[in-house]
Amino acid sequence: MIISTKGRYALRILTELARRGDCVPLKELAGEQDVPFKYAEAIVSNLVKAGFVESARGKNGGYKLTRAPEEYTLAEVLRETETSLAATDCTGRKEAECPRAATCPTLPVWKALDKTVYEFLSGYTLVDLMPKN
Amino acid sequence: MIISTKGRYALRILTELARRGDCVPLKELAGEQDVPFKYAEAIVSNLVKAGFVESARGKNGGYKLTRAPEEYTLAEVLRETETSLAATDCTGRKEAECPRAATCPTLPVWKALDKTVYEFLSGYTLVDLMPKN
DNA sequence: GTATTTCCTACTTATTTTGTAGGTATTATA
DNA sequence: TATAATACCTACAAAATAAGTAGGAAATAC
Repeated sequence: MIISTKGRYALRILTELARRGDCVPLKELAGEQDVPFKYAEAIVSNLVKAGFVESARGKNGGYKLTRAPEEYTLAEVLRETETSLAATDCTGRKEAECPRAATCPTLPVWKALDKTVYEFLSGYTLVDLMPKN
Repeated sequence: MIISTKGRYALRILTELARRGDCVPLKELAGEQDVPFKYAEAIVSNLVKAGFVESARGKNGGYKLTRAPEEYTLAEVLRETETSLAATDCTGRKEAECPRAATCPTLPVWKALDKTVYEFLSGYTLVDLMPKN
């Protein structure tokens, strides 16, 4: 599985923020989008660190996007929120470890696959995920 | 991770069979390709069931390909050996379960991604994985 | 009849994903 | 200034999946 709930929840939360526009507390975001609140906290924390959203603390606080919705590609968001977008360990977490890497005839295929996926995901933005009516 | 060791080991074993041509006992295949023997047994069992290799039991037994190496696409092999090739649970194991499916704006994106990946993997065969010298 | 091999079922371990618990710091507002 | 609502932080726990093992039964060449 390339794309886990973590990344998909992140997209849901961002999409909801795009729909609402103003500052929204996490409680509402998580509720609206069926994301477990405590899990959502961890996810949004990443989004803040990555600069995708900004937060306001205290009463009336919440989150809002830092850019226009069409400026968030899925590739960019998922790269930050997923543990790894790589199709194999060979090009992901264990890339450095494999003793076969230098001569492996399959490695170039995985690299090309990763590139294909990344380019595919770069072709969509949050706008493409917003309900149309 | 779309492609786990299970699928990659399967490809290694098939590639080795392609290289050797004749009937090869698993002990040699697994040894040559650094695949744990007992794990290899489980994997080859799938390959037999899928019709990719045929087996001969008893002394001097082993496995051999049922077709020419260029007739095995990676897509085909990985579809049989991986638990799921889908990029998300939404289009894989839990496809039927999701209550959002009917209206989910993201689902078509995952479907298109799966298609992209599948077509990519259909563009390679065992021959592309064989060492050139 | 013996050595070698595939085949079969069940179990175990390691890793990753998914989520929870419990609290601290900050801020608007009454 | 007290209160309620909120973000932020660290650590833990549960569930699911991937990866690998164990032990033997059945077949076959020699």
